[in-house]
Amino acid sequence: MDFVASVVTGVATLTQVMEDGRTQTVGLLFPSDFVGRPGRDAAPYNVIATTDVMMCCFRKKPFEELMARTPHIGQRLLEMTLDELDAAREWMLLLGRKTAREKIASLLAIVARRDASLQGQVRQRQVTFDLPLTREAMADYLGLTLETVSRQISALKREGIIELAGKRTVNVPDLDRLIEEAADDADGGMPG
Amino acid sequence: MDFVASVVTGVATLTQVMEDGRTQTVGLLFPSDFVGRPGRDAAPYNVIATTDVMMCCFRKKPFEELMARTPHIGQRLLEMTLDELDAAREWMLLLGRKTAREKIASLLAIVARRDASLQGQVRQRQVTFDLPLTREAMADYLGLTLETVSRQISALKREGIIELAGKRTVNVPDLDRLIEEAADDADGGMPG
DNA sequence: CGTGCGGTTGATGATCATCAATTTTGGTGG
DNA sequence: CCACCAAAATTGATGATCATCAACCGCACG
Repeated sequence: MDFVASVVTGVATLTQVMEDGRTQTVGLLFPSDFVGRPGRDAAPYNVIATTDVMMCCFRKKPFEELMARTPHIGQRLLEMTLDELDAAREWMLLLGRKTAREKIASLLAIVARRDASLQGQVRQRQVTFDLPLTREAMADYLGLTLETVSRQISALKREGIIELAGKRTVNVPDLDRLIEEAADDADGGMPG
Repeated sequence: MDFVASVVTGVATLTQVMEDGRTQTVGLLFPSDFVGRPGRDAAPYNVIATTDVMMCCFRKKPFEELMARTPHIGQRLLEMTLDELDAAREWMLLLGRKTAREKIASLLAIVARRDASLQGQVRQRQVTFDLPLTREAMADYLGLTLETVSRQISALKREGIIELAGKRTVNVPDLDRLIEEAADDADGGMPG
């Protein structure tokens, strides 16, 4: 990796793989998210596009020089890294302590929110969005198997908490109800 | 939190608690680790000393002014935050994909290493150290129950992978064997 | 000499993983 | 446009791992 980048459109995942193949996704990359680590040569992660992705790339060397000349950029990068750290730690709580159902609900709520905020929408009761991940990719992010993901999604559908149009398009009739299922305190850990 | 700090001696944990009491530790704080987030007012975590702790504290306001005047400090802070992010992501792999036994072995290996590096020791086959955590604190860090922690430690002891002197003092006759049990690739994710 | 905290161990059960069989979907070429 | 194929997803049966509930031990401390 001799460049850094910013996601413009599409969604990618940041994943870690063990020798025996067990896979854990450690981050989702949405539009506006930053990829790469100035000052570090190697990233121990795989970046995998889960939809068509457009990224805005910078060679690392010139970018670092720019950073050195412009302290503001370094500050901004620290801000973003702190946000990523918060997100990672919230995910640790999910991975360590939430049930399968809570995990699914949390993921759906997060995607719903990121999707809504991309479209500049405010908080609404009813939301529709496209899942940018396969069941397997969701499983790798949630620390589950794809079968468990499928079953829990089916359960949420049966109970009317979500509705599916095709496999990927999700409609949430009552976002608050979904967030309850996620067992997050207050606002689900999202800023704002 | 109107101050930032650096741990001088002792060990503390950074934890997150759900409304119903489920607890997840999201970071261990060893000597030399930094606590607090310049530019942020509230930290959504509890800092809990698990041994006697001595910290070197700075009021946040003057510290931030110092940062603004000294770009080097900001760079250093970005470095440290990136390291924390790596640690958090490694822990996500542990929480999402490792078995109870692998989790315990991973934690022991990490504590062994941090302890060894504090004493300026190089990599040795045989290591002895003190566990700075109760079984419950370990459980909260590993996403397990304290009973499972106890059982897995007993199992590692039975198999001769670790030896206990009292409840807290651990001797590892063959560190490589412990690291194998941790199922980490290469060096277990630690720098160096 | 109790009392409480930390720890161990056992019995049982729930959740989720695994293995396996089908079905659905989206894409491609006839 | 339809048939066909592979990938994705669903669903079922079974089992392993880990959580839960509970009893008990040892030690430090008042």
